[in-house]
Amino acid sequence: MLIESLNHPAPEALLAFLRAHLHARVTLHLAGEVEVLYAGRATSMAEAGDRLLLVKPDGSLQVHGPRGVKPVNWQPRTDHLSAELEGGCVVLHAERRSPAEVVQVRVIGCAQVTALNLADEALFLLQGTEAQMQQALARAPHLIEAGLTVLDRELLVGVGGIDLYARDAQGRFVVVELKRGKAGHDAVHQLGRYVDAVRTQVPGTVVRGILAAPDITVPALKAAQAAGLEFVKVEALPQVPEEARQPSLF
Amino acid sequence: MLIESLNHPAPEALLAFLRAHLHARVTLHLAGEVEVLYAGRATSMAEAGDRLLLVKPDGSLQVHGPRGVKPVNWQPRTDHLSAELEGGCVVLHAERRSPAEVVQVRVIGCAQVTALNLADEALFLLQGTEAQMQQALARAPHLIEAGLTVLDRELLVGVGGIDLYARDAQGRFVVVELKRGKAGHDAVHQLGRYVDAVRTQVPGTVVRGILAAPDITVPALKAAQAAGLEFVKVEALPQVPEEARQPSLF
DNA sequence: ACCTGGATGTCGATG
DNA sequence: CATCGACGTCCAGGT
Repeated sequence: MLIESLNHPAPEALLAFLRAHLHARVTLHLAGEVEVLYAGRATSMAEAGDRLLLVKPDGSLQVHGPRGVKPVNWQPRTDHLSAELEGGCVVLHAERRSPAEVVQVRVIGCAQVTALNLADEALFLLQGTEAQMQQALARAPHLIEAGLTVLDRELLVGVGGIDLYARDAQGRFVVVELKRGKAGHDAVHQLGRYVDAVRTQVPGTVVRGILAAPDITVPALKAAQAAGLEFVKVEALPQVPEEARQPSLF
Repeated sequence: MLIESLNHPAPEALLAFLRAHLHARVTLHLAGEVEVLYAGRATSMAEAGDRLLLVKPDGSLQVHGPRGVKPVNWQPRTDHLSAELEGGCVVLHAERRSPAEVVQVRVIGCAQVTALNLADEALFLLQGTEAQMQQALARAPHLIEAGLTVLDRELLVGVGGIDLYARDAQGRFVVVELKRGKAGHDAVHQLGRYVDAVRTQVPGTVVRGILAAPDITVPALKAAQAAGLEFVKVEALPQVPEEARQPSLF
């Protein structure tokens, strides 16, 4: 997994290292003093400072400072990636089109550079996504309301899709908007938009709107009530039945 | 800047290394085979695989795979961070409250671990933010429309704030919503919401709504026209005057 | 290529 | 602490 690593390489050695590994399906890690220029949707300039640079096989690049999960500068997946010597410093160019953007990393000094082989992605399971919530509620719509019958999922109406389209016990149409976390008033407006769209497409019918989420902000709840929309509390993570909780599994 | 680095340390050596540096205002970088569990707003499990682990002085942690800017697993800023030996493997625990979340990283094998001192953040300048756009347009509202007078910025109305509140040449009130990038129909609805709020608060007056952005999606433009709202194209990055473009600067 | 919406979004500001 | 909105959001998926 560890392919090669250099401590305090001279610019020429660093350039050779980068040239050797940049396009070799390899992940690069570089710690050093670095200056970053970015131009694209916006423009940024980061003065020289100690940073941590990461370059992945897909050409994505990120420059990390001492704080936070977010990089100081980044480039999501480049169409072109190259390293040159400019004025005695190694400079990395990372470009992409659409949107047209450039990130330029000037390496003033390199403390350590490492080439790694990160193997193909191992199995990754995520639970609690909105898609899973939608599937679970489509199978058990009574968790939203007794007597609910799901007609459709991801029903396209105008532009954008209705999470769940259903009919209630009285035969009225119901538009359900799901949120995996606390719903804000943006969710209320999204729901209102879908309800309006359905009312427009099917004139003369009663259409209910239900916002289903584990929680809702106070202003959002007020907005929902004002707009004649309903909020129903549902759990994001499906409850494990009591009999299935075998202590032996832990 | 480079404090210490180990290649292929045994679990005990790795544990000692982590214990020595974890709470020392130091940035840690670890490459190795790793298994990650996450539980919090959602739940995830990543089987053992070659990954790159980053731990920053603020307690933030991220585990990177071979693709993309986004980590496979992460934790934004922990309240508690610790390393233990469990079953012959070093295990990192990263917890935070609010939201209550845990990330657990089991290090099956470590190829390289490095402790770095990332100095305090250097100067960072970002241009082209919405805030800067707002400031520029507040000073030069004619870029939106001739005869416009800005009354207020970030005017609070109900929920959320109006980017620019103005009066046009005919004395009508104008609500301006800014977007630094291409505006979608969410921007249209946000503007519509603000316009409605103003009309409610000041009944009987004519209120115009202008969406000012460098671009707009086709559906958003249609939605704006249908809602009686206007779109005005403005540049996100302030245009540099011709006389200021000195080739010598490049 | 454009557009939409989700996300463990993250992050900072503000009441 | 809750809420809200920007972000170079990133990213996958659909048309």
